[in-house]
Amino acid sequence: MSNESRLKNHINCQNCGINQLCLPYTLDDSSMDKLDSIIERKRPYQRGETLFRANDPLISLYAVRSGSLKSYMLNDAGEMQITAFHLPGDLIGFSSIGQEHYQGFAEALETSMVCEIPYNNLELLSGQVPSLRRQIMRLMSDEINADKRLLGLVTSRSAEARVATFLMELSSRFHKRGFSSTEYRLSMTRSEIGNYLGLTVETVSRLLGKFQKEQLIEVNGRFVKLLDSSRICEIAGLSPVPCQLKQA
Amino acid sequence: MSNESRLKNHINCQNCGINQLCLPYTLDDSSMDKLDSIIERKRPYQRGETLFRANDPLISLYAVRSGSLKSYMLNDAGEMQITAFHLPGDLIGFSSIGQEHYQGFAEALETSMVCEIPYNNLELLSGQVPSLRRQIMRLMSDEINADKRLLGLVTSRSAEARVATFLMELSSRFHKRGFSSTEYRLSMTRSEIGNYLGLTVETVSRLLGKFQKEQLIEVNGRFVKLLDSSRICEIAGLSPVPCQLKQA
DNA sequence: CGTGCAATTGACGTGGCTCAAGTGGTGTGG
DNA sequence: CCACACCACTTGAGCCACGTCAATTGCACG
Repeated sequence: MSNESRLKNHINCQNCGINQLCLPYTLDDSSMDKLDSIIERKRPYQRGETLFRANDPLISLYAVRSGSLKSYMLNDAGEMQITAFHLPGDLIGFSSIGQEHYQGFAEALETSMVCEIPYNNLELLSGQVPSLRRQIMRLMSDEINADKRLLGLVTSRSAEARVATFLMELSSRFHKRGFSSTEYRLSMTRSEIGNYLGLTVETVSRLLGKFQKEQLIEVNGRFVKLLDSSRICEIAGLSPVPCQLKQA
Repeated sequence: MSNESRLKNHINCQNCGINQLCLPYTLDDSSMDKLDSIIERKRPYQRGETLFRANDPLISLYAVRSGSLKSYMLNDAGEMQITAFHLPGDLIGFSSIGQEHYQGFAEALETSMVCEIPYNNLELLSGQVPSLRRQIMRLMSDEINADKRLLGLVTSRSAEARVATFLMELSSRFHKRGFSSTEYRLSMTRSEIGNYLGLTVETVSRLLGKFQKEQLIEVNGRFVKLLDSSRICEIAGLSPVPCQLKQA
């Protein structure tokens, strides 16, 4: 079955370009086949479509294959709080495992492909494949870590530092995925960036404008080009280029 | 060995009052004994002592037995960012599993007893005991969840709402542990509360004063008594008493 | 009884929010 | 193919919640 599918050039973990960022990392061929066999890959999701909604029963975790998505929660007042932007290789749904129901929403920011991983099957498989179990723990740990760093960012840094950090974080994440670290397209709106960083649209817009005026970046709508990463790192409060962003 | 220790009234998971909040939850007797056998329980930590520091190699996770601790990280500018206050039953160190080095610091806020759980042993044991594996995942998931909720709090709620939420969160956590939910002692300073919530000491102090003047609470140094929980929930932006704080 | 940190309180300044108006790009229907 | 509607985004003006700075008090510990 796995040979068959590989011969047919089917999508699978073995031939997935970002498998070393994802669940299959460190798995041997036979374990990867087992994992493959429980994963479902469906039609793409279009911008605005949700993978799941808060309080839906937890069925699957999702791994991003292409495109990008946002995770968010609604507070008691019904306001959205974006908690993450997901790029290829990212896993979605860890925050819901403890409760058996999804704790928030996941929504495509653009046309995106995801791998659906039925949680019960993954749970069983992780009991048989120690390296899979360890990788799940690593990924969850990294997410905890990233959340805590983000927390530090929004509680104590200026708007300017937050936006600069955001730009560098994206840069670093694109780089890890084999894309340019200096030129990329934002799949999220200014308003979504602001929501994520605890700022208003206006502030985000003004700061991007300011960075452009200072020749640190070039912005054209959703397209961003970093001209002076070193300076941006400084503003972000990070050690200068190559500024080590410690995160998942 | 386990019978022996239980007969001798040694400290162990079986007789631990908060084991249902902790790792042993759902473990059968024999599994709990296995867990017990890898756990080390040492002398108490005094206020200001650290369990571990950032970049130390990851040796153990810690479970709080009594007392309380804070977790924090230092950003590149060397400023402290408190990411959690830990009460009995809480596990400490999940954010470091992915990196094999501790990602931050854990420090006692008062004289505290902790159970030290060597990570390599726990990892192995979790491969043999499915219910332990699941409980670890649940606890990690709950931590992710709590972090994301905290993020929502600091990015979008007023100082007043943050302090009110903090008071209710503590109330709920004390209640779960069998303590009074309306009267408790803060083991952290105003400054630590402010750091955690993204506020200054002065703001925290003023708001506690304001709540007192409005007869919502009674504050006396570190002692707090909630007089009108319902109103505090409202200010926190939560549905009124018993206000369901969704968190770990 | 003195030293030092925690907490309170007041006066003042400001970074980022609010409100408002205007621009630009994109998809849609006539 | 154009006109219109709808957003996303930008830009400006004004304001206010919270931070900053400073002085004082309270309290724990040696």
